[in-house]
Amino acid sequence: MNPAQEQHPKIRSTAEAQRQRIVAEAVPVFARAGYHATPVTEVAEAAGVSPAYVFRLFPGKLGLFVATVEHCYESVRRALVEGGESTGEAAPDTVLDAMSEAYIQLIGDRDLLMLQVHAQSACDVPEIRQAVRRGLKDIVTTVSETSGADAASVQRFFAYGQLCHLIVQADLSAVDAPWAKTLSDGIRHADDITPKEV
Amino acid sequence: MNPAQEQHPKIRSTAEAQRQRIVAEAVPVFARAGYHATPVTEVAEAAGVSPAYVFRLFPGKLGLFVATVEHCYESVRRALVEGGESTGEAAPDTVLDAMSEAYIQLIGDRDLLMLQVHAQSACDVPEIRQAVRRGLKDIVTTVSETSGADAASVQRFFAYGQLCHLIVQADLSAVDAPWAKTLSDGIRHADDITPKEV
DNA sequence: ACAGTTACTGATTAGTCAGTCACTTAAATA
DNA sequence: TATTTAAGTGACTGACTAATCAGTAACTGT
Repeated sequence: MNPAQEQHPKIRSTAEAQRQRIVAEAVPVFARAGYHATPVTEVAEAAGVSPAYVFRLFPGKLGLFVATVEHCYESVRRALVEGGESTGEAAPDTVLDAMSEAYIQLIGDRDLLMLQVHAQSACDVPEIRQAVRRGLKDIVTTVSETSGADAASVQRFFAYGQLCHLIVQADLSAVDAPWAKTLSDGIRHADDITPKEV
Repeated sequence: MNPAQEQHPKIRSTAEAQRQRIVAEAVPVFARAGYHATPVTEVAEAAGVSPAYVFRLFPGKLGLFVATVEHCYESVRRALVEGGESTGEAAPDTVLDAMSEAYIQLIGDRDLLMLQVHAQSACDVPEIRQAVRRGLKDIVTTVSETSGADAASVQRFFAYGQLCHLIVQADLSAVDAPWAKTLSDGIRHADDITPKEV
């Protein structure tokens, strides 16, 4: 039921344009509480359309979530490429460092990090697991090729990336204690304006 | 109506004993799909009691989950201590390596790893976030003190620990591709009997 | 002008699940 | 034995939510 729709860009909003818009709006919504804890209604509301229409545009909540996750991975990938290319033709480890820095910058708007985390933890749903694998595959490949670093360095890159996820999830920036500093040292981003919690 | 009882069906246990038993039974149940996607009924069924009784023993589903998460962190902590102490009085990095090995062993029964993951991703619920922080605090402290390693090494330990989580979540052992090997190299556990998926 | 297509919604349904309550049964104690 | 206390459950409810459908409004080509 999806014949050719890309010709000249129409002024009126097409179904495809709405799909993309809704997916973009869905990122922060799903990023808050994840797949299972986020009703489609919330996404619809954020996008300013009726829930019924979301179900018409996507094959169920699952389809919507998968599309959102794919969008998220693609955004992350682009951010990494940009960060890496900003160094020009440098040594592999230098490029990798620049990519790390780019990833740390993403902590700024937590959404992309959190959505990945939620996608990962919903991996018991086969479609989501496959989306996660596809996204990981793209990012691992991109990082490897763009940086030219060896496997061990790439692995280290992802290990510390996952550590970022933990720090964001538990909001360790808000914890003022030695153990929290141990985990987030060097990763902590500049915007530590968050009030202190216990 | 619940045949899953022990030898003497007459004897009753105390509420406290049941609480502990139910928490232990809850670990693998919550480990499958996480907090939001797991109905209390499933836990009750696994423990061989009625859902109503679970609600009587715990302050709501949230209380049950928090108790389960705490139990999980304590198990992990003990496993790490055991692994670390098996080296006797060795150099910090040696102890840390032994702990890493102990953690990798935990991949064997995925449950403890997955429950941590689900707890982390449910951190938008304040009570869960605080439980995660308490658990992390204990483990970071234990690892630091038991190994005597410096902060950077401890941070690295947790970074690769989080990488383990990703590997287990997406079940990368079942993926036979270069990018998957890059991520799981050296972490892959011996039991790679899982059939290959795409 | 009109017919046909496409965007979009209100109303509804069927199912799930957290939590409660009145109740039964078993042990402890007097 | 009688009374009290604690373990444990069936049967409900009220709230929520994924998904559907019949329909209306807006745009398009002819």
